Amino acid sequence: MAYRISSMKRKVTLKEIARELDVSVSTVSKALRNSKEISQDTIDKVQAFAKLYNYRPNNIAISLKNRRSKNIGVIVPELSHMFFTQVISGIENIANANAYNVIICVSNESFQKEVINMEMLANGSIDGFIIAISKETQLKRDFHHLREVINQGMPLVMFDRVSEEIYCDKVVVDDAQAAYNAVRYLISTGCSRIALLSTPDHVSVGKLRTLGYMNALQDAGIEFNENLVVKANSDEECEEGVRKMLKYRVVDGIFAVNEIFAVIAMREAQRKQFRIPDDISFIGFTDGNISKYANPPLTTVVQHGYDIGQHAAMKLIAKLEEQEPDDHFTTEVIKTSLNLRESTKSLTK
Amino acid sequence: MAYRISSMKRKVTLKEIARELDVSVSTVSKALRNSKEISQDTIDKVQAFAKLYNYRPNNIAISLKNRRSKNIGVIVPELSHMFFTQVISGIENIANANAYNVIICVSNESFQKEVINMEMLANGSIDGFIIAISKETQLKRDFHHLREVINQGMPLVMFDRVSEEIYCDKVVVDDAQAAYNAVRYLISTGCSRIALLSTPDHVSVGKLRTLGYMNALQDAGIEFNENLVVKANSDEECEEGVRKMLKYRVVDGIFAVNEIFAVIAMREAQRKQFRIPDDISFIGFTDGNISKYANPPLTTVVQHGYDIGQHAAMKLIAKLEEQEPDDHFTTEVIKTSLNLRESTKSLTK
DNA sequence: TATTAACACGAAAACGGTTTCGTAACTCAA
DNA sequence: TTGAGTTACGAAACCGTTTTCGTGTTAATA
Repeated sequence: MAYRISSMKRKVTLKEIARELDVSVSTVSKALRNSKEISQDTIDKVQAFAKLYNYRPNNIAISLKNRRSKNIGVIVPELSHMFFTQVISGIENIANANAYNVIICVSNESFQKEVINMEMLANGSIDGFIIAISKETQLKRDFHHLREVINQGMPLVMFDRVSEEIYCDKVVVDDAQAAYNAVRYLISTGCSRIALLSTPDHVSVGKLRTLGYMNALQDAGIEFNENLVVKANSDEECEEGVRKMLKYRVVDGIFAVNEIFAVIAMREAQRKQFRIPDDISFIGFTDGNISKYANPPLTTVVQHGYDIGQHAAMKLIAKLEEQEPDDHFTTEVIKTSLNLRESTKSLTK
Repeated sequence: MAYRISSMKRKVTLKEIARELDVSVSTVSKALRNSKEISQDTIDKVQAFAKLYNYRPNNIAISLKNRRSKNIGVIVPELSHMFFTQVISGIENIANANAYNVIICVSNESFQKEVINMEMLANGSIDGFIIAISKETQLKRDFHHLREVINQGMPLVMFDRVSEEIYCDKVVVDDAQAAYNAVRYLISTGCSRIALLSTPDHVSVGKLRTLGYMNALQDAGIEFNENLVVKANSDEECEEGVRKMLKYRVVDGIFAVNEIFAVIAMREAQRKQFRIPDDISFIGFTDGNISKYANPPLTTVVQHGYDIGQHAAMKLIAKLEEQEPDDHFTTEVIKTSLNLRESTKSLTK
């Protein structure tokens, strides 16, 4: 297809415009930026030519010159969780409004991939990081890669899964408080035998949500019963745990630390002919599609991922644009709320 | 915190290493790459120093020099669909294996954002595109941004939502065939009054899946009944349409062009006390979490997003690495399969 | 008419690398 | 002793920009 090849307008550079118009590269550059150093005649000529040939400055060259890329790197453990995609949307919103581009990388919950991704991005491709660390990283407690980029003077904002060991800006939800509120809500609708579906303790959010659960019980004068706690590593463990619990224990409310465990439990309850919410009420963490389209639709703790993303991006950009680096870091706590749907009863007057 | 600042090792460059070791920049560069032009002594000295100061070459500089970034740009309409995140995983898999980095951008189903994102990335940040165009772009049929990057000599691979107007490599699922198979399956399990839940016709995949539905009916000798078709733009329209249909028509099978419409329909059926799958069977397109965690779990058409991503990445990288650009483009059709779950009956012998 | 200021532009350095080419110093054989 | 061939390195160009500074030309002023 010689036609296509010959019709190809290869990307035009300043140098080519300069040669074609018989002026210097500097003149072209200035003319394009409407410098008052350049005569109106020349400006018009250059801009017309640039437009004709669809000139676009090369981002890479500009990044090199300015020593900043106007890119923000985002690293998330996975994309399949609605929460993370909401955070990404929030980040994009603020970033784009400030002329920043967002580069997303996925660690896949792997420490190794997290390190690789960070190293790849840290060498000039981005100006700062927004990251939620992987489960594996939380388990290993190895944060050298985070320390390294911070030491290089690159701003970093952590969200959701954070570490107190790292000194940087953070945006989190108050997991303990959110869980507390959810369980209190169950209690206020008349539940008293409330089960907890959780993950192993090394996942920071699992631990905190468990804490909130226990506090809520205590404040309501309900005794903690460890037979009503299921800790699961997988869907299957969760299903099995719930099955046994429903068989041997009386339960009238279930609080799950994520939406998947919640719908698994609902399914199990429905198999056993429990009515939802009349016999058992359910609340899950994370307001995603799974909850929204569950039957009945699941009441959830909404973490406002979009807001979290916005705040994280605002913090990062503030750090990026400040003149003299300051070493003052803050942790922002985003309030959660309950999205009441049909898996819970109404408040009893 | 003067301590932290003073402990900051700013990024070290070749020039600084050269100055420190009193050799030239070229020598340092060569030494780091084990050039045989350089004596072993010098190599050792330089590499030791580089390691000590944790030298990492600046990607931006290398990109500028090589005129290639080793980055692949991926543009998807949204991240909240499992299908797209699966595709992204597949792309990442192949890309990383070939030392390419993946930059993800989200068009949010907006033509405008799609154009902006493409222009942003096209100016040096990436070497090639993998894209599924937005609904709005499909509606407007305005593909100038795609044509532009192609004309600039940048390889582009389209997937899922493609356009015949654009001449490039493509990876698609055979939507019509997949729908055909799904509906034939419903028929083979004894369904004969099968409803279709679809989207407006301008969405290419909606049209094709509708076609497959009609062909399946025809081949089975079942007359097409337009009263059994619901075309919806939103969840609400879908719910309303299904409600009416179940009220006035006899239906024993429902095929939906996405998983959300399918679970909405299931919920509606359950409200009306239909048993699933005994009274009505359901199949949805897209094998995501919503289907997996529905109750009952939904039988779906699985599009093998991971495979699609892998193939798209392979095609793109092949184009990127070939010596002389060839203008031969292919369209690859990835086979779908059915993930049989509890929303459908078993095959009748 | 001589001096100065404004104007319009180009040369060159810089960002951080890679690579080509030139060359000083040394080794070795004739 | 001379010529050729190695060895080990540096200078410079280059990728595509931006920006500082210098300068020739013209216009305005004394």
